[in-house]
Amino acid sequence: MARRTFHRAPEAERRHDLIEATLDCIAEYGLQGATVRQIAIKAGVTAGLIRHYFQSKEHILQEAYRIVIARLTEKAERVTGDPETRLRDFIVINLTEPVANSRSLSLWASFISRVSVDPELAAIHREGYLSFRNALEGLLGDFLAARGEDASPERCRRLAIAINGLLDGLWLEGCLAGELFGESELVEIALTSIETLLGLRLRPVDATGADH
Amino acid sequence: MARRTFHRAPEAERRHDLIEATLDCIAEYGLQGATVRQIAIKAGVTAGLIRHYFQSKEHILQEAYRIVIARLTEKAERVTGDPETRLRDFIVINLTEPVANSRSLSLWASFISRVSVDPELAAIHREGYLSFRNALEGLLGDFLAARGEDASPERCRRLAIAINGLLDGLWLEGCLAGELFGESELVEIALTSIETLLGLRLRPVDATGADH
DNA sequence: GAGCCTATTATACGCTTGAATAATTTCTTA
DNA sequence: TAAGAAATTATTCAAGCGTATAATAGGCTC
Repeated sequence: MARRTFHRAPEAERRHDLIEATLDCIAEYGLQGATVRQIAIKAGVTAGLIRHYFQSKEHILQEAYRIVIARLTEKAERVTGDPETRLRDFIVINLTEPVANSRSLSLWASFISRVSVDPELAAIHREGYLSFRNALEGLLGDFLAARGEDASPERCRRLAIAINGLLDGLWLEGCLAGELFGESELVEIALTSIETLLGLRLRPVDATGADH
Repeated sequence: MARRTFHRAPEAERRHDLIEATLDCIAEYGLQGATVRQIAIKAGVTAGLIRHYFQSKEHILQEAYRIVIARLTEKAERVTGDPETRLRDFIVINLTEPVANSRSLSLWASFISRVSVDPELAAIHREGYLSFRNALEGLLGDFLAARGEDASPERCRRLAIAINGLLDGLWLEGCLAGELFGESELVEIALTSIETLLGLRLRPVDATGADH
């Protein structure tokens, strides 16, 4: 009875592949469909290997959630340039691919639904949320200061909460029913709404592509 | 071997109890914890009875989702009074108990995570979402018209999308981390943000309680 | 190219799952 | 109060679950 052939992968690579397979399963079949066996099939290995790399199924899910949060936030937190550019890019990034798509939402919702059940997931979530909102608060403070407007912590906090909510909500709408909106309708709505909330206009986007 | 005694309940009541038990299970243990047996225990019956009332587990979940959406939207859609009161109440209702709490979020997220897996759930979701946004669009139109402002469909649509997003996002923040905010901080932020977006002030709330 | 380490496969175990069916008990109605 | 309908319980089943352990083979080192 011929055993299947295989190749030994470096630990980091194999762990990465297993987590990726986990995310694929969740996105495709939901958390219930992310069984050890299904994940193994997706990753092209046998089920036992998962236990060789992860202490339990809980652990691979926690690792997977960390990756999901990182992907949802890392791009937006790496914006560069002057305060206005950084703020605008932050907004746009959060409402366009690859952050905004139905797969992201499926993954996010799957884990969020377990936040109240698994304290470890709750901790991972809280950390990601606060870091995201702090990043936004920083961007707002810099932008307001650069424009010579009131940038008191009080005001920045309230604006960050509101704008964070707005972005979250629009992200949600776009992910859940993107086809109900025009090409970049949500981005435009977000930009003009945030301009209104800040009481300031952003420069029109540079359409020459010079900043890419 | 004495069988357990039982009482025959009217169909509507029994179905209601079973769905309620289902929601309890989901909120408490997540979708994975909502097994036929666990639901039966919660409802104080045996597992077989569930299949007597619901064709399959999928079906009871779909019914349960309908109830969840109804509870999230029915209160807000029943606001009465003049346009301004209706709009304000709509905002407040969506950001306070019982619409905004961690149980609601757990339930909502659990089902949302399956929307991309189960087409029937997707249909239920879309219907609820559109009806909610249309209700908001109507309220905005009435309010703007009453104030003699531009209430064109174009403008109402964009405002409804933005404000719907804002409400969704703040609801989410409040449900997920209510303790990070002051007593009615989110409601206040929502009200002032929406005032800013509309370019209009709402009357200060009647604190005499006369409208209760 | 022989030998060893361990990543990987293979197999097995005990439980839980959703579902199907059979056996009973409740309650209505005549 | 007897009978019948059907709501409910009890039991069973096959499939799938996470986990544990034993067997194997890939690939490095010497």
